Amino acid sequence: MSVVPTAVAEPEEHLYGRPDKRRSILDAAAQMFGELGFERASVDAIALKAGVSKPTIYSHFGTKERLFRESLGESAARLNRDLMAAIDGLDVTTRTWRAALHALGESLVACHQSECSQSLQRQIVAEVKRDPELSTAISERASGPLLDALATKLARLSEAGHLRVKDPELAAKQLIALTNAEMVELSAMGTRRVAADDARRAARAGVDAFLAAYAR
Amino acid sequence: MSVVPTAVAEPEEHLYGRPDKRRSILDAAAQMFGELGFERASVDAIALKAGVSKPTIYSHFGTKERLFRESLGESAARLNRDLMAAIDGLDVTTRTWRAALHALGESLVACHQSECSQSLQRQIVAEVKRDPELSTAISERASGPLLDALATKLARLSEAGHLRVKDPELAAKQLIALTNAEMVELSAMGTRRVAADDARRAARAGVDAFLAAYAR
Amino acid sequence: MSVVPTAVAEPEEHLYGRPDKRRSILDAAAQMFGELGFERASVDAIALKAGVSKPTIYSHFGTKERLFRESLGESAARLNRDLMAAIDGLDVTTRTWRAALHALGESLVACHQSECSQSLQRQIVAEVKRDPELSTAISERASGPLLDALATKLARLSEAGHLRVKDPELAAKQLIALTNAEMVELSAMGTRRVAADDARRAARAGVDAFLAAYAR
Amino acid sequence: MSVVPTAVAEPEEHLYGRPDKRRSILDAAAQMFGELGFERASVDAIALKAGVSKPTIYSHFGTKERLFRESLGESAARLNRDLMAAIDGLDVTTRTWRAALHALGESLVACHQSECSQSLQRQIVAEVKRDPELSTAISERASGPLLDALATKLARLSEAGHLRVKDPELAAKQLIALTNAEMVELSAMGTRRVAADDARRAARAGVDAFLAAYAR
DNA sequence: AATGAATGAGATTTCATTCAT
DNA sequence: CATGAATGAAATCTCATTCAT
Repeated sequence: MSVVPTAVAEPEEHLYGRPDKRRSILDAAAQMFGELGFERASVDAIALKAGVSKPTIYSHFGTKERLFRESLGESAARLNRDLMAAIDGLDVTTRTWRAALHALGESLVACHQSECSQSLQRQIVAEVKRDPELSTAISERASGPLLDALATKLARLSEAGHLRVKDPELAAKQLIALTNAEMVELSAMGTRRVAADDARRAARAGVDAFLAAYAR
Repeated sequence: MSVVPTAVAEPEEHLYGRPDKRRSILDAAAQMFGELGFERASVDAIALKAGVSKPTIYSHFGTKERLFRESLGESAARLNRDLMAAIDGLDVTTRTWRAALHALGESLVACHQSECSQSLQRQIVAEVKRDPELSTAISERASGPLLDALATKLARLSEAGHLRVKDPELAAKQLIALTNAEMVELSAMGTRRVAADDARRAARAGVDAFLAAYAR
Repeated sequence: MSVVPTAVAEPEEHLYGRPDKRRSILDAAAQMFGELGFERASVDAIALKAGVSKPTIYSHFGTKERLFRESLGESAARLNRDLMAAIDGLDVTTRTWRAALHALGESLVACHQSECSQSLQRQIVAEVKRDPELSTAISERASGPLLDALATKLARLSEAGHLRVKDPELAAKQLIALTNAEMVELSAMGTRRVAADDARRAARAGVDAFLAAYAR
Repeated sequence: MSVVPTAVAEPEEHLYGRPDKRRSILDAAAQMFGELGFERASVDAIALKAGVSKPTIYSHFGTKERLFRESLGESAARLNRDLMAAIDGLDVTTRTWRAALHALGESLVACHQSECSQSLQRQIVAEVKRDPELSTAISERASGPLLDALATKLARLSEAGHLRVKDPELAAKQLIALTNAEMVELSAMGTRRVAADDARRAARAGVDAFLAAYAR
């Protein structure tokens, strides 16, 4: 769950031509772009942090823009993995489905509050006007699958007679919106770290509202 | 209601030193910052669009950063004015309070989708990490008052026996979250213009969910 | 006749905003481009030699390419002035027209061997493939007028019964070609300075051949 | 006669270390240098076009500069071969020597207008100031032999009583100068392709002038 | 002999900011 | 008060060249 995973130890050590320079570049880029944004993160600084030379970056990625996109893509994939794991964990068959839904809400909020997600959001919102394709790329890779999976789960709960959901995708969006409803203020727009307890409470409040609206 | 009002003709003509230069600078800044973001909007370009020279900008605002903040402040004030007008319009005393709440939802969504609001959001999210004070400044001037006013209205509705709201501020946040739940996707993160009909439908769906959760 | 004229003393001294920076930039550019060619002459070096900062160059000329073109234009104008002066000096009315033609030949060769002309030629030949417009620009400003003027003179000499010239423009081209016939080798393609005596002799040999072909 | 002959199929196949890589490198270099000049032609691009890797180029030629020189040397040799063939074809013994001289003039002009010759000229003029040895190298390999051979032929014609030539080498230079007198303008400094007819006419005009000056 | 990967040095260009008028 | 002109600093990107394999 670390934002910038240290390069995993490779089994066989190459002394030269190490293709894991790509990894260290992407890690450095994720960190710098995440902290400073596309414009203020200089390729020089990324190279320095990655421990490679500038031309190495350019030979690998061709353009600062492309490096940015690949970096975002990785972050989105990582975020998506976390989110999907959370959703997959939702057991809709047991009688404790309410507790499970609360747990899911907490997980979703935790994911959204992760540094990875926050910086991803910052970067996308900041650059989406310059490159609108970013929006589609990300929603295809992260928000889309998340919503689909969540909608499916809610449909199951509905079929099981627990919820009364006519439009599962809408309900999914509302569930996410509700769990995050308090987080913008609590985190001061992603500026402040939110205490785990507060996050949990906010998540529960959101799920409660959702249940109030949809539980049979 | 135009986002960037053209400088109105001034009644008294000065030969020079017209204090409305400040206005045209702020207008130009709002437009450029809104389109390009803080980094990519160059002071040169703002000066050109404002029809003044660069040093004039610096003598008025001292720093690009300060100009940015003032520009954001203005946008926030303008947005707040619109939002408050919408909320003030909510009549909680009549029997048609449900329709009024639906209308309010629609207004809120419309405000949030306005170019002014969208670009404000973009700018803040993009720069808030560099200057966390932005967050407080904006929430004090725009989101805060909005939430207060909305919470007050909801409390009234609760007192009047229409809703069952224990925590009005939480409910206010949830109402806003619900009305916007579908907008992120519909507008492709603010990239696409959303048809007025779609926006209205999305707003109603949000208000409906809110009522399902809170209506007595 | 100096390639890089020192900035002429201006009558009124401005202490600041001296527009003669343009002059010193152009002078430095002419020298650097002349010595090193377009690619190897760096804007840094030109700025240093001109005693200005790099951005000053860019604010004056916008682009290295444009600076190059303006520099070439000036050199061409200067060369043209010299060449025209030489041709204007040809008196076709006197009985000593042969001597005058020899003198003209010498002047033309001297002009062509001037550092200004040599470096102009180098630069144009080197860059004309990248920017074919250079060719037309220069022939319109330098070679064209020269040929016209020379052709006119030869036509006069023909009318006066001294020469038998059917196509004056062709004859003009041939006269120039003949006077320069030996110079390519003598100057080792512009690498070596040619002794004034050798240049004069070569010029006379060319004019002699011209007279052998065209004198009545 | 193609300027850049495609590498001919090699008779003996080595698994690697094929010595015809040198050929393909030289061919690619000739083309790139000819089109872009020394500076703008990157070793990367040459390696790509040659279908080899950069280090291969360096192991063969050591330096971009040396590759350039070898490339020029080859072009000069090729040009010289063509020119000498043209001159060797001049039969000074027949009574049709005038026609033969006209034909020779046409051949010379054709050679000079060949892409090979034009790009050679461009490259030398562009780089001769940086490396003056280029001048001697080329005149030894191309212009020098050409002039010698041509001078010898003219001397023969003089001995045969057809011409009155005192200084055969001077006459040779003048003949070449005269045949090319119109080509600079016609070809717009090597920018434009000249129609074969125009080239022929220009060549004849030059030879005519030569004959007017030197024919007995 | 040949190569994929890496790099130090340097290219052009832009920007926020400040003088002197 | 407003400005044209100037600049230090830094941005992205390219290139000739060299290792280690």
